[in-house]
Amino acid sequence: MEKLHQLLAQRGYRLTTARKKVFEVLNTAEKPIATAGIVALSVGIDRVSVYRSIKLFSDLGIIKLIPVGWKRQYELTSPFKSHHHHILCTKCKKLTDLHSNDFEQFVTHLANTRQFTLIDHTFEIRGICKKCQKSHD
Amino acid sequence: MEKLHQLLAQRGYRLTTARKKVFEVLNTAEKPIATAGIVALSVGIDRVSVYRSIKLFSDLGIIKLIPVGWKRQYELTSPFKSHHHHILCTKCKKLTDLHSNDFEQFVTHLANTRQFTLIDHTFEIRGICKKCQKSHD
DNA sequence: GTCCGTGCAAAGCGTTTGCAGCTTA
DNA sequence: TAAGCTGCAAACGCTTTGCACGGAC
Repeated sequence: MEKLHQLLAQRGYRLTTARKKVFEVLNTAEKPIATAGIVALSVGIDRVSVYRSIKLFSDLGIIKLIPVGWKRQYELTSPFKSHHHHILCTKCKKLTDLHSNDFEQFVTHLANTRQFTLIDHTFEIRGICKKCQKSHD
Repeated sequence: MEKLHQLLAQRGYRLTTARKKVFEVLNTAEKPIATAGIVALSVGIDRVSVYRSIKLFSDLGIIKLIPVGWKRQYELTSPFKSHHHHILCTKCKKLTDLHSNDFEQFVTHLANTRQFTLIDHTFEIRGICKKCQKSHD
């Protein structure tokens, strides 16, 4: 929370009740969370202020947009959470974190060979998890 | 187009003017195209029918949703276009195709080691292309 | 005390739904 | 011919905008 205050202050933004609450919701959510979810959990804060906070955080690079299937979800980024991707089980809808240095290096390699300066990337796997493979539904 | 007819017919759907047009638009577009773009290019077809065609094609697996940045774009899939990903230059906004067997194998490997049965994956790189690195804007 | 940020209300947009008439197989 | 599909209009839900009051620094 102190880190958030710094980030906002050094860009001339204020730490307000709404922003605190939205940040807290994002920080508490262990998995990426959709806009509707953030709004629902930000009790006492107007939807409009939630939207504005999300937009600000996104502009400041505090949160990151993750396209999960056809929906937009958000998650805290580097200063708060480490970089990683996700595997989604399409049966039980569970989202699993995916950390892989090899993968990150591979992406760098791909960009390099195409003479691109890498800025960012998105990656998501969809599949069936071990547990769901066993169940016969 | 004949292939489309087959795919529709074998699932009990008809090949209509609207569907032909929407398919033609997608087939002509060399890059992924956003919903608004498909609507705009499907001259003579009502927006509603365009939306319904997109939904049907998507359900049938004829087109694929590609999250480009924060927007949703669509592109034809396997029977019509080969599987690949994209690199987006954030300066000139140009979208470049990215074919890499190594990458696909790596994804398979990632899923296997996590004991997931791979269904699908999304991947997009953002960076600065060679040309834009040189320009001093 | 000054601005910035919030909350309210309302507008805006993209997308979906209901229904009568037309088209495809 | 009969069911499916289209087009129109209207409903819908999410997101953005305008403006006056309230809170952060």
